[in-house]
Amino acid sequence: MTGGTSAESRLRADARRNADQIRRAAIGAFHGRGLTVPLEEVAKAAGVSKATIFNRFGGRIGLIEAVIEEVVAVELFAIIDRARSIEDVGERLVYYITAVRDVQYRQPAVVDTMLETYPDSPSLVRICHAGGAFNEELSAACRTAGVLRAEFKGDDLHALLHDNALALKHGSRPSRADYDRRTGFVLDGIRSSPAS
Amino acid sequence: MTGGTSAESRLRADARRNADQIRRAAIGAFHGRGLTVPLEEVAKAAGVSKATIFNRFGGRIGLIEAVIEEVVAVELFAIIDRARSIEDVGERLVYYITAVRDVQYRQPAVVDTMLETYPDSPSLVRICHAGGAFNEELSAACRTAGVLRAEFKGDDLHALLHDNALALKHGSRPSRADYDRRTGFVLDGIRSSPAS
DNA sequence: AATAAGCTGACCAGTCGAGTCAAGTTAGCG
DNA sequence: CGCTAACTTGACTCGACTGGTCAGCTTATT
Repeated sequence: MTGGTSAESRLRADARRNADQIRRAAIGAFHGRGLTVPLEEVAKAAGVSKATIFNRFGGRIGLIEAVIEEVVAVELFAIIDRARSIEDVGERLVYYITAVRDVQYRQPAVVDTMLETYPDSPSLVRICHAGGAFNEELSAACRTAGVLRAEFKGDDLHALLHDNALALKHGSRPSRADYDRRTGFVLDGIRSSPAS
Repeated sequence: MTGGTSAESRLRADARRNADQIRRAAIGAFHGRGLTVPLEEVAKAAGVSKATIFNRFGGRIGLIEAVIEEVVAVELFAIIDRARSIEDVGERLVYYITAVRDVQYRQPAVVDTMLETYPDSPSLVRICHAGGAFNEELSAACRTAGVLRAEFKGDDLHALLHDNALALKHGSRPSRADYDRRTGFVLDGIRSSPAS
């Protein structure tokens, strides 16, 4: 195993170079335009033809698998870890919702991930599953601590983030200022006096 | 004008019958599946061929113009009128948001209307314009009365309803109970203690 | 220079629904 | 009744997309 004769190193030099360029281009394209960007465009950015992507990665799913870590997994798991480390439950909730909404705004790929656009990608499903689990965990903790209203169901947190993903995916993105202000409303509510 | 020799009555008997059936089918289909329902389906429900819809109404836009009143305009304007008649500004806001979210849930056609799916339809644009104007009016009144936080911008109310339309359009519709509960959260906020 | 790995342009495939038209059918009038 | 203009329609084109494939050419490697 010292020589590292993995599938990767069996490739001819030019093939490996192309694979690298494709990966890099995919990361850029996924970041900028989401996981649904036409493969043609990724190929163009990588300076190869679409067919080469199929040769190297077998298609979109394979390509996603190859780069999803850098594109969304790292950032998403960092948010979850960071949230877990926050003692105060209220603060934890605020941080989590704020951070997730922030990354949703900045990275279309995160939106596609959360919408489960490609259920055939194991990595993607794994990430969704992990996110969903944390949603449950967090809302349970919040309810127990009295930070959330009693009626708040576990699904509600997920629905909140999911609906925002849909709005970002299919709507026109608001200015950053508007978006952040609305994040505040989601957290604090729009009524100045939260009667009853 | 007594004879009523409108474009309608110049039609041959069978053509008028078909036009009626198409109108009725369109109302049903628009109600159930939104304004984007394939014309083929409307035709089938009306017992005619798609081409007949083009003969009678010139296409989707013409068909929408012909039935939009019954499908969404009446209900939407009724909500606005009803809201205007409510003295208490706070109640007015609650009623309006609740009623709009309710009709969005029940009628996909309202969602399509609010999303301006067909900007070439004058009637549709008119309805949107009226809705937008009332949104402005209402949120201004609420802010003045202190019912809404000072930072709440006129656009925010519109965005709130618009995003919900997107979620209903592209997502899976939640159970009625979940949906109504969340309507409550939108109004009251998710934090039990609305600290700053 | 032999050879197999690799690359690519051009192509097919499948989806979806709008819109059109030649040809057949029928209402309505004389 | 029978003629004609109005009407209907099945079958078609069109177009926009994107995923996926392959024969044939190019090039790394020994």
